[in-house]
Amino acid sequence: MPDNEHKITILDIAEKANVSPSTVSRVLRNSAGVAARKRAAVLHAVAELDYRPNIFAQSLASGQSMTIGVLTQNFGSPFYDGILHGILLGLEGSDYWPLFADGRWQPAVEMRALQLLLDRRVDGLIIIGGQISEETLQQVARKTPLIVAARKTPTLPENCLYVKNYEGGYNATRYLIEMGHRDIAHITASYVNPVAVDDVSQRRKGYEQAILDAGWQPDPRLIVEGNLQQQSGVLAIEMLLARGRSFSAIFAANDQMAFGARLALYRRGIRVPEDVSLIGFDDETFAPYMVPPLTTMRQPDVEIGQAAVAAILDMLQGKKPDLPVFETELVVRESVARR
Amino acid sequence: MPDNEHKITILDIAEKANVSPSTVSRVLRNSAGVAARKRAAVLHAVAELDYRPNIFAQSLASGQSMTIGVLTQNFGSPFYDGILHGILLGLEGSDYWPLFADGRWQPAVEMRALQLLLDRRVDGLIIIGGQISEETLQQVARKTPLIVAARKTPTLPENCLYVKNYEGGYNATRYLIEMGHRDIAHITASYVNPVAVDDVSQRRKGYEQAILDAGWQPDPRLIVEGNLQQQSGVLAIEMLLARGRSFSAIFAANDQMAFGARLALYRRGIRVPEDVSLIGFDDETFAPYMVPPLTTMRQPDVEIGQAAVAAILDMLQGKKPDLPVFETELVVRESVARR
DNA sequence: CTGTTAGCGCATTCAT
DNA sequence: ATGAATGCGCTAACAG
Repeated sequence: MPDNEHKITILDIAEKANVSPSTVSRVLRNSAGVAARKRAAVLHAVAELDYRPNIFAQSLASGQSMTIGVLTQNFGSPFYDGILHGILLGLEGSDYWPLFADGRWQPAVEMRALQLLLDRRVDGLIIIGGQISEETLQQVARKTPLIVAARKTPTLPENCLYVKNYEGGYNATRYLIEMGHRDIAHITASYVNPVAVDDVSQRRKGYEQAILDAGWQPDPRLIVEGNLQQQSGVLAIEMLLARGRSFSAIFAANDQMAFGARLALYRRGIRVPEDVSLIGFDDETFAPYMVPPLTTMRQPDVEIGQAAVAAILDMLQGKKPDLPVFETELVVRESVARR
Repeated sequence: MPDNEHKITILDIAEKANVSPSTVSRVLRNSAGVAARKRAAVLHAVAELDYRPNIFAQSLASGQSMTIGVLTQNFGSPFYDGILHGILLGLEGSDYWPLFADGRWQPAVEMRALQLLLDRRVDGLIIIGGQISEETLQQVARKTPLIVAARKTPTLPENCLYVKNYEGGYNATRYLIEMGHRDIAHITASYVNPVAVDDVSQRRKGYEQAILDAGWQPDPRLIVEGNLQQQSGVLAIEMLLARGRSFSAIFAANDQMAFGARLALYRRGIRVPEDVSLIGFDDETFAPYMVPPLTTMRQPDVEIGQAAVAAILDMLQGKKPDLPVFETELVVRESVARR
């Protein structure tokens, strides 16, 4: 295509189409009725000259940036990346462009990223997880359409998209029970960041309720604490075995720990799923690659991203967004056997 | 239109600091000497009023967007995400902001993404992989500082950052040889996208050369074709076994196929690494999670991203960038045993 | 060193 | 329905 040095502006095409610049602007933004003839002439000139609007001029004049800020916590983490992917999909064909920033789970970094996003005058903001105070979030929400995903924000029920972790924990446990298991161990966690800890404790509560609903009592000897890291899954198994309380299944609060558990069992010569069934949470990328492939609870990451975008776009149009609540989905693989 | 934010402009702070707007601009961009007193007054006013420059006005007036376009092919793929991560790291503290776009390995999507990035007036462009013609790339490079990463572009040697795949294949094979293996099978691929196919054929050449250098002849019966997908690794093993040519080690051109191979071996009751050693390529996220953990060749993704940014920033300053060539690194895990 | 004067390219009043 | 005029907020010549 023509890459002439001369930058062609709205004036060039106005001249070529024999109309005024404002008319050109009108047809380009579809902002007012324009005679069909002139409209055609303008569009023709636009195509002819390969005109590219200058978005800075547009933004400066209109006050809109046509961008959506996305504050994530962890580039490279499957769950968060899945949400990003959903956001990309949702934005497709919408004229808006995403601006990504990474808070890295560090409050200071996160605040700076937020500020930068705001400085870039994003028209809407999607914040995934993170630890920004609800007070700050409220301030932001007053000025800018905001969606907080993968985090429960009690004071911002209108801006919040989250996953039912309690039900996830319940269903995971319930599945094991239905497979004939009764002595079900649980690896949970508490010494992690506040957001994740809430999710994890919800999963644990679901676990306990499922046991209760089966007519049994949760046995504290079957519950061990990790820290969501793989290594803590290994230790959790050591602890469990040391306690001497037998079990035929394990529900780990996340896949990382489930993998650690699997390693520990392997070293002990305990077979999965013949001797012990194993279920994780998150459906991390590696879950299907484990031996045996891991049964786990999938969080609908992509769907969350898409819903977040849809909500933002609604808000930008003054409509009230609908905010689905997401459920986890059982992904059955070979790590669980009927007892 | 929730734009009732601070409407504080450079004029407000000029007034408050008793200087002219241009002086304010000067201290803000450090573009010319300003008397210490006035400078202090300006900075004070800026802090006092919590002034936020309007990026659009800046860009419109200066012609710079302070953004770097990043065209990737596959959000969610570990190698590409690693590069993105490196780009983020490299950009940190640089005043530039990344604009991401996803080409999804589809030429049409990719071209559109490129165009959008260009429309956004990015000051520099990093293209990761992809299939945009070198001719187009040359055109782009004439207008905008450009780095093409993870792809060899013969006609653009000054803009290209790539990984030594040949050496990677050589070293992987060499390692197996040093571990005492002699009958080494190779799973390669040819029916995939052109960029990847080049990488993969380089790996194969490295493999063959290593065999030659050991004083043996490459045996065509030991080479099978897959398509980089996991399933093709399974089939590859079936084919190999059907051929009846014995082997004690396998070098797969990527981890996906290595995993497929591992599954097939498992089903056949062939142990890894006791009966057959296995080595992959890429160090995908799941590699350490395999049983046994997979020995593989790591591509320095993060480093590539950082180098790309460094190069772009150099170019933006008129300096000639230095373009390191990247080597793969052997990651030793338990899937290879001495014979 | 510093203030004054023009734009940057477009959207959006106003008039007509 | 359409053209002329007026900024949007900032940078960069151009004088002093």
